[in-house]
Amino acid sequence: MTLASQIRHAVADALMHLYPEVTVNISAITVNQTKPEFTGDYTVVLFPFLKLLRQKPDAIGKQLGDHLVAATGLFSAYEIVSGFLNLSVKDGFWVAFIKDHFTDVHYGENAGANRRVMAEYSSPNTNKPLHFGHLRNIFLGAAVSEVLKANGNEVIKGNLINDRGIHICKSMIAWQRYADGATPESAGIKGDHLVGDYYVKFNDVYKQEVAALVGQGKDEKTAEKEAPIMLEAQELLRKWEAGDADVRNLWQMMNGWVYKGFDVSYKRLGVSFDKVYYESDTYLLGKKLVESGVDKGVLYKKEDGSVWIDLKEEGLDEKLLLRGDGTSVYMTQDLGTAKLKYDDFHLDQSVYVIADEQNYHMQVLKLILKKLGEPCADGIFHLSYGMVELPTGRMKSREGTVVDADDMVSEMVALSKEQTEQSGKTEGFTAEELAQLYETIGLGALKFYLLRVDPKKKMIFDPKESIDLHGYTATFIQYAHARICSILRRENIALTPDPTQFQSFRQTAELSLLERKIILSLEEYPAILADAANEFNPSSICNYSFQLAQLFNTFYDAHSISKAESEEKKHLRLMIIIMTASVLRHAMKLMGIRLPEKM
RNA sequence: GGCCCGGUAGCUCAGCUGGAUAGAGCACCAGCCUUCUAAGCUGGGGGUCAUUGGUUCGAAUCCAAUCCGGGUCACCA
Repeated sequence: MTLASQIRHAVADALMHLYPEVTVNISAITVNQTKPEFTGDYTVVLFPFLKLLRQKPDAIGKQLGDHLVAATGLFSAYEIVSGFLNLSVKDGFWVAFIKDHFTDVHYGENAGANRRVMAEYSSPNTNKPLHFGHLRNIFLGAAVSEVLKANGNEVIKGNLINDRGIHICKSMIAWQRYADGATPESAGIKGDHLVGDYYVKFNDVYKQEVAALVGQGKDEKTAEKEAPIMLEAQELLRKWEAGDADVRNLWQMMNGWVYKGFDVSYKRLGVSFDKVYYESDTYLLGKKLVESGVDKGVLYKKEDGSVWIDLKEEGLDEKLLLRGDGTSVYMTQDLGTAKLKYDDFHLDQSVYVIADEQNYHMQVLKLILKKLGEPCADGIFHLSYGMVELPTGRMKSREGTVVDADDMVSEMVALSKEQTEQSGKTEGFTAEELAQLYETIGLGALKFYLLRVDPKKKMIFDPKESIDLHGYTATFIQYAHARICSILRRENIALTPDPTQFQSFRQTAELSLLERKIILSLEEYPAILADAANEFNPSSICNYSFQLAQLFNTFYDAHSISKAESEEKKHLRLMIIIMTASVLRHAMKLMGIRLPEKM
């Protein structure tokens, strides 16, 4: 149990003891960190008790303070300031805490959730390379997966690849027409980029053909429908659905190129998946589910054979589930895939990392499954995140305004190289070590940039401004970590020493304010981690890590460690920085961010 | 129009289960490297927490209305 909640319980016990005639709900007890301008570590707000106890805040505070000091042994002193009871925790508590935990590499992890969860993320289309928006999705999915694991869940990382449909046929037809047999090898570019180039080519040609038809006197709508390249793409889709061997071969070849390209990107990003689903395998699955829904009377058929669900009672609309010709729509295949995932893994929860433009779709998906009585319905959770926009608005791949993911990574790595060289800190590294370091810094900055904001909020990225390596960044945290490692190297102490290392440590000197504050901050890490899992929000971990690194930097500036005023202080501070580095490493690992020992 | 989400410093964002004088980073200004990594530290200026009303001892936080921005409401995915 964290100290804050220990205090909350202690206050509840104290009130029960002091005022047996009244009952105070534990949720009415507010325990906060004491504001820096006052003396103390934690503060109990006294106002909620005034009416209940019919006493003045000072009187309650005095009784409560005296009782807490005497009964718990946790506190050395208290102070009452205008309705707030500020408690000072005994140095002994902090010292015992740091001695107990400073070598625990799993510190902060919470056991007990014990659920099996699938997190689906990335989920790309196969007609173009990954872009900046995918990066937010991927980093968020990967980070949430790790955070859930650290809280005792079994997590299956899933990826549902949208490998079929008109979009890939567009790339296919443009390739057939204009590529002259070009392959990634012959063209010397990544497969996903090559296929994406033909998707762009398709749209260019399409625009020209529409314009030509309009020039011949057709109206816009008709021209859009009759443009030859569009008709050819649709013909390809029909042939694909019919299983035409040539079309399937072309499709397989081009998707193969894309997967190879994606694999290179994923590898560089440091992300992976445990289970990959392909829509070409799953897109027909929902039909049976829908038909059984008709039998049950949950769904209904119109005269033309199309199947619908009526969600007007739920405040929503009527929704189509099968077309008149019996083919599936997007929702149909998602119903099937949801059931498939559940049947494959017996999931307690199924998390979908999908942008907030699909909020309505996901709400309806869950609702339909519930109405169909499918057990997978309850576990469905839409982790809805805001989209990444440019200052000019949304990214549009057709208009070529997307920020490419591979380019972005390369730019960030180049930037970290430039700034490292500028700072003149490249000595003592081999060429490979430097290349590794630039990846660590560049990718770290990128991941942190995308993870540090609340997922729910949309974010605007200006490609003209490069992502900063100063201030609230991964670089800042990496730098604090490297500084700690530098001290430990000098002192010949391992990053994670043997737990017996400072066993004989005895505290006699009073802790400094910064020593207390940094230990207090370390003590709160498990609560932060639990909260991040409950909220599916990694940004709180970024926030916490930055604050901890910042606190360390202040600490580092104010206190010498190697040349501390006494051997006792030196040992205490070593334990503090060992644990600080360890917690930072743990937290950033969950974010997929590595911390270098030297930079 | 219905439903959903957002609006906090010049910019990017914390804080939102109600608690002390609303916090960071960037940018700007002024200091700090013969001492463990200055990618750092210290200090400064900068706010009608969109607006109005309500609940409360207490509201950026909760409720209502309004304004502004975005998303969505396809036999597209």
